[in-house]
Order: sequence, then C-alpha cells, then structure tokens
Amino acid sequence: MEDGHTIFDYNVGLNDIVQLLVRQTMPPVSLPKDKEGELSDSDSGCGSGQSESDKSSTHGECEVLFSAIHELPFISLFRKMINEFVDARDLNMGAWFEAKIVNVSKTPKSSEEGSMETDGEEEIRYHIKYEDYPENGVVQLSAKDVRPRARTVYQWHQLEQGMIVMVNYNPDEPKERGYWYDAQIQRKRETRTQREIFGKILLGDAGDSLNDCRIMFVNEIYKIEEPGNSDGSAAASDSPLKRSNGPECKHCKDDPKKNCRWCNCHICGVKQDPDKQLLCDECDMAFHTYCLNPPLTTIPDDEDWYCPECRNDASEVVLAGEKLKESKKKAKMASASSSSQRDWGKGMACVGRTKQCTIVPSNHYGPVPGVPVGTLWKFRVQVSESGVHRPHVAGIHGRSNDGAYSLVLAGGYEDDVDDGNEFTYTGSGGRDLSGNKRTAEQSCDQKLTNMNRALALNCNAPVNEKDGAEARDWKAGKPVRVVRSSKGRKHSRYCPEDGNRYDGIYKVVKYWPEKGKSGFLVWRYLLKRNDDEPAPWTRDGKERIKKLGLTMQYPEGYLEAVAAKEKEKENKNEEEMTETPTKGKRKRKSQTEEKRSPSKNTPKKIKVEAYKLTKEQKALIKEDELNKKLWDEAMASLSLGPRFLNKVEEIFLCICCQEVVYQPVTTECQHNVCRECLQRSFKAEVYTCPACRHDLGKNYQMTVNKALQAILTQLFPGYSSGR
DNA sequence: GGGCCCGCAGGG
DNA sequence: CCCTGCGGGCCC
Repeated sequence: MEDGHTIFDYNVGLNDIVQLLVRQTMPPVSLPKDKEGELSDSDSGCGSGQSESDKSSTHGECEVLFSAIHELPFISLFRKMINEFVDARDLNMGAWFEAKIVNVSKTPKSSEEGSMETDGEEEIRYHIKYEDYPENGVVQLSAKDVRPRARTVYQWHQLEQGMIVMVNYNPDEPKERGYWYDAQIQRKRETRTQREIFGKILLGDAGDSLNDCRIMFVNEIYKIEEPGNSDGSAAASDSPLKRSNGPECKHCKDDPKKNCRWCNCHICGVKQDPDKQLLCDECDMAFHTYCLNPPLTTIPDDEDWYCPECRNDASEVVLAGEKLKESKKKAKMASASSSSQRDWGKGMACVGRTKQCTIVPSNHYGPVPGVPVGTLWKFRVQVSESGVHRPHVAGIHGRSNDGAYSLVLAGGYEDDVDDGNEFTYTGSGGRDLSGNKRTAEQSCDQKLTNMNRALALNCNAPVNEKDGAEARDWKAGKPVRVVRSSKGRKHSRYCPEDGNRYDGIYKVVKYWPEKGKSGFLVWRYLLKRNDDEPAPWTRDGKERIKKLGLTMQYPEGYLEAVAAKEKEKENKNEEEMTETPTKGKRKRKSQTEEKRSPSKNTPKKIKVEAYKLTKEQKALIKEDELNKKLWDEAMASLSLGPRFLNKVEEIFLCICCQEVVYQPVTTECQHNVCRECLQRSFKAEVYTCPACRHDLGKNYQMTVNKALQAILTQLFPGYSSGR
C-alpha cells in the first residue's frame, strides 16, 4: 500500500482475502569504528576460535588488506590491494567464492536517518569480481564479506570442537558436494573406518545457521585466513589451488551431454546457443528466443523480461490508489450495469459472515451442539454463522443427492399452514428471478430437483419425482432443523414476534405435488415435530428458555451502531422540538432502546441453569491430566449454561486450522494442536510448537491425547466427521 | 408500505 | 464456473 492510502482505497471488502508483505526498510550500512571489532563478529565467521587477546595482537603486523585502514593514505592503500586474491561472500547464499579485488573505494557512512551528514566515518567498499562468475560483473562488498583467500588445509588432528573453519557443504543435498561455507565444529568422531565432523553452518547475513550438519569432505577443511596475518605477500598475490565446488546444476550435475530444463532452456533443455537464451527476471529460468511462442527474432530492449509463466497481465495489476478490478463474476452480474448510487455496504442487507460454525460440518443432520431450542437471532446471517441454517436467503438447506439439513419458516408461501407441532411447507423454484432478484411471483411449475429433492430424501420412503411419497415410519426419516422467522407471523402464531428462532427437529411425513394458489405446480411437504427438547411455545419450553437465559442475539456492534444512529436522529428531532415547544408531546422511547435494555440485563437478572456434565464426561475430563489447567478454566464457565460449550470450543481451538482440535497432540509446552496440523508443520521442517514456538525437536513423538479426544467427541458429537 | 435489487453463501 | 434464493435496507 502506498503511504496515505487505506484499505478502503483499494475497495477491499469484508471477508476479502488479501496478501500483505511488510515492506522492508533498508538497514543502514555501517562500519564499526574498530576494524578488529568487526572481524571478531562471530556472524562473519572470522576469528576462528581465537581468544579476544589473540585477535587484538594481530594489530600492527597487518598487511595492507584489512589493516587499520584509515591510518594510511587512501591512494596507496588502493594501489596495494588491487588484484589481491580473496574470498568473497555471496550475500544471498552466505557461501564464499574465489574472487579478485579490482578496486577499492571510500564512501561516507550514511547515518541512520538517511541524512548525508558524515560524522567522520567512512566505509570501505571492495569492488570484486568472482573468478567463476564473470557474468556477475563487478560487485561491491563491505569489509566483512571479503577476506584473504583461504590456503591452509587443516590436518585431521588439528580440528577441534568449537573451531570456526571453512567447509564444503550442500544445504540442499547434504551428501553431495556444495559450496564453501563458514562452520563451527560441533562434534568430531573417529572410528576405524570413518572420520566424522558435524558442524553448524554459518550463513552470515544470508540467514541464521544450520545446526548439526555432517561435513562430507573432512580432508578439505580450510583455515579462515586472518586479516593481515599472512606469511608474506606471496599468498595473496599468487593464485592458490582452486577449491572445488559442487556441480552448478543439481539436476544434470553439469553433464554437458544431458539436456537440462533447469540450467538451460526451460522449454527444450538443449545446451546450445547460450547467447540466444533469455533469462526470466522472476524465475531465473532460461529460454531460447526461438523456443518461445511466438518466437522472438531479436533480444528485447526492455530492462526486464518475464517468461510466459511469470508474466503478469499489466491490465490486471492494481496500482496504488486504484480500486481492485471487478471480478469476472461481478462483471457479469446485473449490478454491473446498474446506475444505482445506493451504498450497499451499510446495514444487514448485504453483509457477509464474520464467523463460521466449525463444530459440525455443513452437511450435519440434527441439532448443533450448544444451540438449544429457543435460541433467537435477529438476522438470518447470524443463523448462518451459528450453523443451524447456513444459507443466507434460501429457505431450505440441503443437497439433492443427500437430504435437507434445515429449513426456515418465514411465510414466503401463503399456501403453508402451521400449527406448531406440524406444518406444511412449499418447495422452491418456479419463479423468474431474472433482474438479480431473490424472490418473485410463481411463474412456472416447480420440479423435484435441487433443494426440493433434498427435502424429499428426508422422508422415510423411496423418492418419487412424479407423485411424491409418504413415510412408512415417519420418525425414521432424516431430521430437519427448523427455524421460524418473525416474517411468518402473519400466517402462523407459532412464529416469534421478532427475529429467527430455532424450534428443534422435525421430520418429513409426506410430500406431494399440487396446484398452488398461483395456478402453477408446487411441491408440498408435511413436517412433524420429533424433538425431546420442549417447543418454545409450550409452558415447558418457555420455562427452559428462561432458565437458559436465551434472549435475542444481535450481531457484534449492531446495537451500538443503531443506538448511535438513533441518537443522531434524536438530536435532530430535539432541535426541531425546541423550535416548536408548544407541542410538548412526550417522545416515544425508540424501539431499539426498548430492545436493548432487557438483553443487556439478562445475564445478571436471570439465573442461568448451569451446564450439566455426565459422570462419564467428568471422568474423561479428570483423565485428561495433561490439560488439567485448561479444564479448570473451562469448568469455571459451567455456570454459563449452554455457553459453556463456547468456552470449551475457544479453549481447545487449534491454532493452525482454527477448529476444535481433532486427534489432538498435547505438547510438552501445554498446547493442543491437531496431529495433522502438527505433521504439516513438521513436513515444512518447522519443528516448533505452532502456539508458542517452543522447540519440539525433529524427532518429536506425536502422541494423540486420547482422553481429550474422547471428551471433545462427547461434547461436540459429530464434530470430527468430514475431517 | 411496498417495490426494487444488492452481496453473499451454497449447491451443482 | 454458473445457478439459486422464505434477506433486508433504501427510496418512492
């Protein structure tokens, strides 16, 4: 994002997924005042195990390179250094390569604020050329990344634990020859047949370090040359024997006869015409100009070139301050051509979910654990979030080859009758929804497809798409969760006065096609209640609702937002009132004010019946000794009644998948993670606890906490299905 | 109070 | 990807 722009400038909406990269601020380039201090920096790998006093003793007997530079006139220093053989670090890999100094320059050290003010400090830049990579040209490096060429190979007996040396290592293929890295020796072992050295590979600024790496080439371990501590200038001016690196290409092992799509043309792999191979600036793969489609006759002039796989369509890129491109889907929607100026971003008409029910899968039959009969939500979107009825608008939720999981009674069809324990319901379809509508007049016959077929499958009888069917044993049919909406109140006295209420489980007794009032064929269903939990309109049901403290649920922040709006309105009214004081009419309390007060007070006023654990559940909790602390915390919430389960869900949420832990592994650092999630982490070579980054070790034994799994399955029956 | 029509979620 | 839909807020 550009400075001064907000998420809104990019038209990012609720629930959009965006990818953000934190922009790196360039670290200030600095040169410590004391050169010695810099060289003893353990990260640079220099110093090779010398004591501090040893290091300072080198001062004074230095040769030109790396000596107390600012004491010499710069020009003479420059002359003496040029053409010296050095090892230079590749800042990306952290490995050292043979190089030659071609120039030395002094640049003022820039201070942290980026001002060009110099405080007398200057930085020496070495301009070097890698011997084996002439194509890299001249590279500028600071002093810590350049040092005298290594020339002393250690004898086996000279190697000791703790020493810092230069070794050949291949991080990708540890048994193969690789590049030259600094390493600290961690272990040395000798058997009759083998000599083993294990070390910590030091990557300098390119990365951390790699622990416990087996060094394959123990006869080629080099001493790191001390700056200025050489046996005369010969060593620095004669080219020492070249060290051998691993093959450049790990795919073809540099075999010139093998075609290779990695180190040569990515399309044909043929090792010819290197001058006609273009390098992609993104993936670094090479491409023959003539292998491209269409082929290029000349090398393009552009500074950057991207291969067909990496090239971005410029018209798809969103620039700073530009709005996101409309999706193809949205472009096709009727709204695209509409000239409506309405702001659909406000209110509950078009909001997306902010939560998702994960304790049961979307194709779950039966009650949702933790949601008792009588639960009341203001908006359909909340019912969706709860998992009781997932579609935002649709009346039936189901799958045409499985069955229906839930439905909403909202009086959408006037044919329907409802006497609470039994109701008739009309299927969906048969309407012309063109013009981006969600509902319309019945304008053609309904078919027993989609949700209509789904609901038919709940009936305990073979499906009949022509005549319908009646259940042999209606209670044996698949259960349907039923929600009644206040919108149905005009036809049914069983619907709530406000909002949407979960009324329990019903079953399909029969279904049949008939001519509706519209004159078109509709599918009709008879459903009958089959739930042990008392219905909300019964005396028992009302009592239970009271006991459980079930009150209207509003979306987070909704009441506050409405109250603020109301206040604004009243302020306006107030002004008008003062202008006409004679009317003196007492203002009616606003509707929302009336609603808010009872719901706010309920937790205190009405004592909620505590959640009751069965004996077995209690025993299982006790058995889960590893999580005693967490269970103690959860048990303190038993008094919340059904909300106890929300607490448990929160406590045992897997930090990786954000669902209740499944086949949980309880780590030694007291966190619970799904075994699968932890395995995924290990596969990515991250061996730490996902919750706290405590190191678990590569060989960590993942033991599923069986007691925890058992109790969670009891509390959330069915939560593990589909995982 | 009723018509209009939007985004969203979900199935197919 | 397309199709479907017993919501819901704003405007007339």
